[in-house]
Amino acid sequence: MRQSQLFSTTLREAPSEADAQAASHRWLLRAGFIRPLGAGIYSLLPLGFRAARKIEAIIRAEMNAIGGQELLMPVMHPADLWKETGRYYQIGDEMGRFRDRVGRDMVLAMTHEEVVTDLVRKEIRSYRQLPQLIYHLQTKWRDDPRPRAGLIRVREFTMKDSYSLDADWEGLDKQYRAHYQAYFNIFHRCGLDVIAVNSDVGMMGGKLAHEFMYLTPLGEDTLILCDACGYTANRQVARLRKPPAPGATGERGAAAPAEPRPLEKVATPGVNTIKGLAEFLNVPAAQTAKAVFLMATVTEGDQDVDKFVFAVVRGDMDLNETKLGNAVQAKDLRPAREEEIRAVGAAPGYASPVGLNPDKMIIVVDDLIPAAPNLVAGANEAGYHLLNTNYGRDYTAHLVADIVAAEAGSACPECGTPVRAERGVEVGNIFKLGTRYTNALGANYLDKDGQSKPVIMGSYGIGVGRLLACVAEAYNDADGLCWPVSVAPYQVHLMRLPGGEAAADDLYAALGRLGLEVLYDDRDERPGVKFKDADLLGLPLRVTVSERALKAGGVELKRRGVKDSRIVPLAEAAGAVQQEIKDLEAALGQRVAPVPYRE
RNA sequence: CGGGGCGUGGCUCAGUUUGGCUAGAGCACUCGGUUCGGGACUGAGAGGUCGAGCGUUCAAAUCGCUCCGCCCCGACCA
Repeated sequence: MRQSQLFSTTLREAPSEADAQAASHRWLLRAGFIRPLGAGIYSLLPLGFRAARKIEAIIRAEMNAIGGQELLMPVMHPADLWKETGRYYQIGDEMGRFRDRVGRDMVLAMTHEEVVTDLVRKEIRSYRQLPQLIYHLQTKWRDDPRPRAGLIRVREFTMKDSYSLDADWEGLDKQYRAHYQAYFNIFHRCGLDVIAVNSDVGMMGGKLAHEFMYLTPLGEDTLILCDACGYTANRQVARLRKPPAPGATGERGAAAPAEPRPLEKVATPGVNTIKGLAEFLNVPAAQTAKAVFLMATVTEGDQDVDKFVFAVVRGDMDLNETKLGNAVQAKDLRPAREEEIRAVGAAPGYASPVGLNPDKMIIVVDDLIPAAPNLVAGANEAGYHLLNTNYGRDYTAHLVADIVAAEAGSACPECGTPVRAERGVEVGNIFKLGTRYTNALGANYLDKDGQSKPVIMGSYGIGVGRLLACVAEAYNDADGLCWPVSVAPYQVHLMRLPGGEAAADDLYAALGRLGLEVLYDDRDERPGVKFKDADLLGLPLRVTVSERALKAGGVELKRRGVKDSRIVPLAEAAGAVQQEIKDLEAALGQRVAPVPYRE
């Protein structure tokens, strides 16, 4: 490709919209890979599109290698299908909805479980047709309330989503594990280091899920990592080994569990925080109970109702809303407003379930609470607390569940070692859906015994643009991008400088004959401009043909990001370039290796 | 959705507080000249409904109201 013909320009300054944002965003804009159209909506310019195509080719190769068959499903779906699975009602404004010309409800694809399952119920009759793996690369629309950081979080994006279809759970497990490894291969081939973490199933529903995370402070997810045993999880679902409460059975040095002591009401004027309470009464925060109030939208029968949720965790811990939401099977969860709290008889800052009417709410206590005797809790009266509240004696809950958040320093649920917390961007995920969709849509097959059974599904996604952005995030320096050869829009950046015109033209042709992908900077620009642009674009190998280089004995080869360059005789240049690219590819290939599966 | 910020040539911004000459600069772009290995210099140009609408005023980029868009923080988020 002759750069003089390239449809994009570099920017000397980053547009202000990229201020304070991700480095990947600034460089992709400046280097002319992407252009914004609206909030969270981007065009890929030729360079960006080529890089995305490279990623897609890697994805296709790895999907095909595990038996995937590519197809293509529509972006616009009749809403009826989404009504059948209920997600039409479960999902809020994030879903794009419109009507067609005759007034039929339509939706824009957020994902394709519904459509896949509809295909399955129409095509799959027999166990003999299973297992299957189908995938496509298709546009998704998710009307995210807050797009940010360039391509990292957008509203319209291309996603590879694959769907496994099996007759039994063993088959699902096999395909799930195949994806687990294939995903590592994909990311490694792109030069990106990721970790797999246990994750929440969220709106997908299902049984088990992993997310593939690129670790960066830019990430929006918090991950809990144990260096000792390798436990990894998204904070949303991270378990933790809970420390025993003071006075509880099993507390170190405690001869026997503390006996419940009588309730006692004490004045605690102006003390409405756990910290203040612990100081005021001179007890550890672990000896207190923290109350958190939320409004949950839950489905009762065929309608949604808002329920007041009274959550209780030990004072030294924080509530994990995802865990709580899952515990009460909430479609939606939001903090309760003060008037809603007062309406059930609780006093904000001084609340506990003691003495409240359990019919007005869902009381959920963390599973540590029943094992923690004599906690200080609110008296539901401003300025007063209760000493020695005991679960079971003074109040009970509708649910006892693990609802506290793991954080840095929490004990690992597997080995007890203090865990680390890191931020990460989710570049891929895999879900064991099970029969969530095939049941809802009646996608059944006949097994060997003639029994009708639902097909067992898995779904597996990778965001192409987000992956591109993460690679850009991982590979840039003060001068611009530094693409891994597998993702770079072109392998070679050939610079034609004064005195080297004829030789450069010849070399461009020769490299083309070798099948190399070359961006040929044939522009009539000053050398400084061309070098700056070359650094900005970040192609892995730069080849300079100039009077100076020719006088020095040939052409100059330089890897992006490496200071040193070397002169190669003109006659050997094409071969040397080819070898350099092979070397770069080989180095990247070293990254691809089996990764142990971790449930 | 809450809080904050911004909207002036393609890009970065000045001008808005205190209304008033013809709306400016740098970069980029076009043509010419000098340059030519790390974002040159110079001469001449082209390019703007000052986000939109309504209003106040003799007069609005500037003041008021309404709306729209974008960015940041939060809520949210396979």
